[in-house]
Amino acid sequence: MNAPRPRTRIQRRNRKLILDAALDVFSAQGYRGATLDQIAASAGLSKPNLLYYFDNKEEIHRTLLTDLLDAWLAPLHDLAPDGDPQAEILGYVRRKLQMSREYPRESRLFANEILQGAPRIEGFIRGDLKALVDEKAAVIRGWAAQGRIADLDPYHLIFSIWALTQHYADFEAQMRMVRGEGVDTFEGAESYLDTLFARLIAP
Amino acid sequence: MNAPRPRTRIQRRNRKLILDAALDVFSAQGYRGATLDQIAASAGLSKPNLLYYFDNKEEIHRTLLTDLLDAWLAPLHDLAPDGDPQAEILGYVRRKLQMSREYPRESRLFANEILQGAPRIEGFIRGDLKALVDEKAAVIRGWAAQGRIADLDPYHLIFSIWALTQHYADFEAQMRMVRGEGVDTFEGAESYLDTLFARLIAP
DNA sequence: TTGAATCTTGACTGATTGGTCAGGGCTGCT
DNA sequence: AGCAGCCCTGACCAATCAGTCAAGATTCAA
Repeated sequence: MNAPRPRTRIQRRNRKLILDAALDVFSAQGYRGATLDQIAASAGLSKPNLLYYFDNKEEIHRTLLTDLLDAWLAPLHDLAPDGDPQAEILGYVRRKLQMSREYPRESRLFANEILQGAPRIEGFIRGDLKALVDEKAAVIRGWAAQGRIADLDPYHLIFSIWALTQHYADFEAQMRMVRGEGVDTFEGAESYLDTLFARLIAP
Repeated sequence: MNAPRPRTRIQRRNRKLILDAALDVFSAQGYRGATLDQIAASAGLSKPNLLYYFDNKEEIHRTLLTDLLDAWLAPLHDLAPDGDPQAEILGYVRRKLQMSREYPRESRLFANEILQGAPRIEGFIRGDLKALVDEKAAVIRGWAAQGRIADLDPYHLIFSIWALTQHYADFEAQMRMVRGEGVDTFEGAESYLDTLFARLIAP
């Protein structure tokens, strides 16, 4: 649907360098806070060279977001209606927490976008994301109706999973400063969230 | 400790106008995304007039943050060591959720700051906030040791309260878009969080 | 080796931004 | 009314920013 994928290995290498540097800068400074000079310096390229590979600042940002959104749906997509409700929900929590641990910059990029009112991903949220959430909310409601899990509002349940798992990435700076420098902020997070959700959804 | 409070009623009125407009703009766009022209237009004043009341952009931002930080500590400060553990913790959750409902812009201003690595409030977090959290974590640990609540890591417990309550303010745009325009995003939140934390901390 | 395509850059531009300043207008006290 | 001090503004400046361009350097296939 977009421009054809890059052909030469120089293009592949440099586009990767640029996107990685841009992810650093955008996730830490927000869209308007980031500058092309920062991104170029961080990528080890000149600014005009940046603009040889991407038409403009927004295209870099859009590329990052688009790549991210696919990955964003995956964990919830994997929640299987015919699986064991407890295992499915706890599995979803673990996959989301895993994403926060492995891709904290992507999480912060997303958080920045939502904080600003989600101007660039409104279509995604109202479209694909809403459809998937509605679908899985119905699944969860079904489990509750069958008495296989506690009777909880499925939307609040899903939002609470997002809140808790993404918090470990998005507010990492705060957690690190409160806990002290030496502490791994993810230490104990998985077993804590396991306990929390196991107790919450137990019928 | 700062410049003496404004004297005339014109000063009081215009400083209030500016800070209110600035809170709108900073919380929605972040520090670098906000412009003095936007703030001035939103406040109904000229840009030079803005700078008659505040020395520069950063002073406006710092004033907002400083005012906010006092209010930020209050709910946790009210958690009483000699109260009933369940009532105290659920009360803290309710006070935090109430703050998200009443002051969503302040919550987003704070979230923006943390996302950027908390450069301007590092002192507050490492100082007053850390001290208060350490103090209350000890209280919670004591309750757990006495078997009055479940044996949970108190830091994860506190962070999960922050995550869940602030999520309703910070990610409101996403929730609104997923739920559909008509829905009040706070609908059902209090009883859901009541249930969640009651089940979590039950001994 | 050679030449065409690809890659890279210094020097630039126009727009936006935070901030200044000199002077004029307004307010409230006597 | 008159005036001192507070309030307000248009016009301006220097810095920063996204983006352009012409020309040189590099790569790679033949």
